[in-house]
Amino acid sequence: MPSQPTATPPPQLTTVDALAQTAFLIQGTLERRAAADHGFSLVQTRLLGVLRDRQPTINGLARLLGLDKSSVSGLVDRAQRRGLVTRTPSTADRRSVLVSLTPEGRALATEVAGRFAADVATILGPLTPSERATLTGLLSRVLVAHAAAHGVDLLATTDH
Amino acid sequence: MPSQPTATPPPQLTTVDALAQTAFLIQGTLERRAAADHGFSLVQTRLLGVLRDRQPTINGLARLLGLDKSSVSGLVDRAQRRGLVTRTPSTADRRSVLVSLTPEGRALATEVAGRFAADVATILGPLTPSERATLTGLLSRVLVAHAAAHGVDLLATTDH
DNA sequence: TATTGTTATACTCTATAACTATA
DNA sequence: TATAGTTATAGAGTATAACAATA
Repeated sequence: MPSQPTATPPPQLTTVDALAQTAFLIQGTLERRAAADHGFSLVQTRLLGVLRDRQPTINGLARLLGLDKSSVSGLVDRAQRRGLVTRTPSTADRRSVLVSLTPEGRALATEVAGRFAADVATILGPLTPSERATLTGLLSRVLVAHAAAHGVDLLATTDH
Repeated sequence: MPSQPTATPPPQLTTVDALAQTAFLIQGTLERRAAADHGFSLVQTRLLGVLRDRQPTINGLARLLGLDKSSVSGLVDRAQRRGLVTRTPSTADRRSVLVSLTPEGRALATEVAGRFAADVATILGPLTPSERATLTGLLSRVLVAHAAAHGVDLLATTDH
């Protein structure tokens, strides 16, 4: 188990602990940002995020979010009730529905994204621009390699 | 909103996206590891994690986990029902109870921690040892600075 | 009076299983 | 037959408010 993200880190962090604590810090920051600004949960925020550049079906969303289709159905229900997303019947396959952002949903998603980016910038304040670039480069290589290794999962960008 | 962690990353990731996707990747890895091995949720896993070197009260746990005391009460209920933790009345303050791991809870926490560390090592495989050290150093500085800035929160290591 | 923990209540989130409409 | 989506159901997880016991 990684140590708690919130406890004062020891002088020497292991790589595992540093990554785990960073994960909790960043995800917690996104969660608090979305909740404080608009009362969004982390999952609702992820939903808005994936819909920014896609109009997937319920099944497509389930794959993108790693959830069961029934979970997504309820998730979309609640977002729809708040006026954030809409369901439109698919003309290609009359069993399917396409989920997309409403203008309000898009505006709020953009706002949360901007504020979150500012939060992250603050968190990274202690690093010089050069160090931030180094960090970004290292993480990018890890992410690219991981996506390639598990690429089977989610290349479904054009989903319907 | 950060891009999805699972989608194939673009050639050039922004710093915010790299951090957000890394956070989802690492936290998702821990969640899947704990669920696959023992059916633990992420929160239950965090609970076991903080109890590895503490015997806090319910209130102390609430501060450590960032939850309401009533949430922690239920959380401990469910862990206790599974034989992972115990409640013992505090002698110092008879309103309080001290939560601690059972031997079985400790064994499972240790096992999950070990497997998670192996998962992280695999994920970081693309980096050289030197690069991993650089990454750890940069993240540690960020975490230390953040803990110092918000240190008011949770230095409650000895909690009772 | 203030604090600790529990309980009642309500909501979100999640999965499984059963169902319908369509393919 | 198989797939897309919904619904019923059950459970974890969370917070707020009210409460009993203790400080």
